[in-house]
Amino acid sequence: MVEDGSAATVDKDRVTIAQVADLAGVSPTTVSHVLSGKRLVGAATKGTVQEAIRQLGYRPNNVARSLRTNRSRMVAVVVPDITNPFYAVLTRGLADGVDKAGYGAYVCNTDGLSERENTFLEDVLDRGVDGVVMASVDSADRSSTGPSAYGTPVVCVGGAFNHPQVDLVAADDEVGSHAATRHLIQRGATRIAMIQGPSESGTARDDGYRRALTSAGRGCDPRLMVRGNWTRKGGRQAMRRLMALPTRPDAVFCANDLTAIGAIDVLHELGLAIPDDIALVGFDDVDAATIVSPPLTTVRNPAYETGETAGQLLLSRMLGEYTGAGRTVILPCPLVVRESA
Amino acid sequence: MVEDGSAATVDKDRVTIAQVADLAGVSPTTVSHVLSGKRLVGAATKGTVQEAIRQLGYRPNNVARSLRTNRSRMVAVVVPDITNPFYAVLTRGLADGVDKAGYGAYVCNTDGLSERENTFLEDVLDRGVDGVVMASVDSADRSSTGPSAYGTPVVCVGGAFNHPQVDLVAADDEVGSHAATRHLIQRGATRIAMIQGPSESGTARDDGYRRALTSAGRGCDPRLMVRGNWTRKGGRQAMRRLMALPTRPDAVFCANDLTAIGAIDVLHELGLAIPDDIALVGFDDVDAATIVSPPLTTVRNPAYETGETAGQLLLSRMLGEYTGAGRTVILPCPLVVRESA
DNA sequence: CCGCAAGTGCAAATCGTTTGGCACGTTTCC
DNA sequence: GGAAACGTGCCAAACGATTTGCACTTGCGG
Repeated sequence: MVEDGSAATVDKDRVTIAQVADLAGVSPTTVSHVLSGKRLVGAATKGTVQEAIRQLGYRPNNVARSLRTNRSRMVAVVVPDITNPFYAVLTRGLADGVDKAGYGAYVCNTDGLSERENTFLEDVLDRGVDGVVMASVDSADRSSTGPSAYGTPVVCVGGAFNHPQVDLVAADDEVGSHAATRHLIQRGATRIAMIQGPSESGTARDDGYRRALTSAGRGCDPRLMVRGNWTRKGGRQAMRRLMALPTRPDAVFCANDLTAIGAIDVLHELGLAIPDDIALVGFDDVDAATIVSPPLTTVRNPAYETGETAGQLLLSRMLGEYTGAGRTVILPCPLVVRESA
Repeated sequence: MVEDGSAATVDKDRVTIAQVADLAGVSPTTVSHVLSGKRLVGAATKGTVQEAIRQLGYRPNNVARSLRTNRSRMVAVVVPDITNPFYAVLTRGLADGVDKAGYGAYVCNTDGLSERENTFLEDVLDRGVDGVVMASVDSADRSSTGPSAYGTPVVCVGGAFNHPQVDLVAADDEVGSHAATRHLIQRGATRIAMIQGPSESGTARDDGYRRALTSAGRGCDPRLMVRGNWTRKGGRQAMRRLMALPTRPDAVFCANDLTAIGAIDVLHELGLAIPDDIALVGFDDVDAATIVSPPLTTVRNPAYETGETAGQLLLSRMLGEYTGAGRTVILPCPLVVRESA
């Protein structure tokens, strides 16, 4: 199996369908048909053609194919930053989800800049991708810039995309936060604080926290709600403010894990025990949640599944199985209990 | 600026160069020339054409362009798993590196399976990418399967790729390990152990450790070298073996950070102080290195720069600026001193 | 006044596929 | 025996750009 294939392959020129046709003594049409199976081909001819293909090591040129068929079997995923584990995992889920159907993934990092976002969107449409998943939406009403222009399906992750035809997949932050807070309540915490995200975003997590408190018959003390900014440092600052209160909380729900890790930092500084003095719950279940000590109880943000179902929604549209109004799928966020609460 | 562009764009059909030519009253050739600037075009005609382009919202079809020019302005990066922070960062570096030149990145996850590796390699070549970076090589001699077949440039990351024309970029593990070990020596450690990787790989890190020891006039005790498997759990097991020794080491160099984190786990269990009882150095400088306590002294593995220079090597070949034998660039791995040593 | 070069535009070939329509031969069925 | 149906193959027209070669003006020097 070493003889012909590699040696015969010249470095520069790919073999075309015409050459195969010549060698097999048939027309390119016929070769195409044995390849695609779209039309009957006699057993004998089919054999000859396949032999010719094997012998020449023919591989169809996908660019030409895309031009003709107007489908590239590529999807684009535009994310703020592939370096962020959440988006990396999401991308992996998407890639796995569409891989079975023979689709590949093209990634774009926007750094959250809506300008780059638009640039990339245009770029990938020009490149002829069959679908795009936008995980980098700044909620700007994009209905004007034509999201699914050219009829390319778009599914949006997390944010809202104001367009009748785009699907949306998001995590159920509200329910997850509710579960986290309720868990703290059931553990016997009496003063449960929350370190929120910045004011523009993440209100669903706030809502879950509030609902858990009120449905347990407790009010929610505004002094126990302070803002972070999703970062570890922000978590530290917020936690310090909380600990400076006349009466300290005995549990803190943090809007994400990084924030919680910041909170852990100051608890360690202060020599307080987790969860005995203060219990802690995070959100996202990043890798670091198991590395920190004590291991962080948190809410799992289903990044992989998000990417995977985004892929499925996309596929159903790309294959023409579904052509309707935008669908919305909400994924559950299970609480994962470790040692911090 | 809301009037024409979006409203005129029908959802299904893109506008072609021919339509622009019609509207401007010129030939497609001329439109192409004003776009590419490859030939002089009279100022007046140029104006008319540009106006027509603007008015129709024309965007060139990249697939057609690729077919004709045989360049797609896409590179592929094939990695074991984009979920692994190292490869995520590497990918980001690559994407940033080629972005300036208008190239985009297509990613493939092989899970380290050389079968998938080959499948993807063929797939991306069929897709007509202009270059590929392989970060997932199992050292198998691939010269037979034609790495840079079809004349597509390939650059390889980390592993070795036995082909005269492929470039290689790798981190200087040996020097990094040497620096790490020397740092432990200078701190006054007398019995310095190492938790290695599994036997098949990573010998450069072992070498650096050994060289530091011998060049400091010390022998290296084989009992102080135990094997892990790159994981946290493996690190724990290896560390336990080390601590069961009749005379314990007073410092441990771990072949990667995860291993070091495992080592930290058992030190905490044993109630030993880091670095006072035992000093610890890792390798890679993953995010978790700053999260663990105490913050881990480690050797930075320059993932981003690796991807970026891989991109540059690729670019120089894709643009035809370089066409020669395979180049090799080795990137330094600086020691980053934190608190664990 | 001829010739040559530079400036400007277009027609047509090309890239490598897919696919609708036609043609021909063979059955099958009234 | 003729019509309808099918099986099998090829021709040629797309797909949407780029690029080669040619044609026609001008301007200018000799």
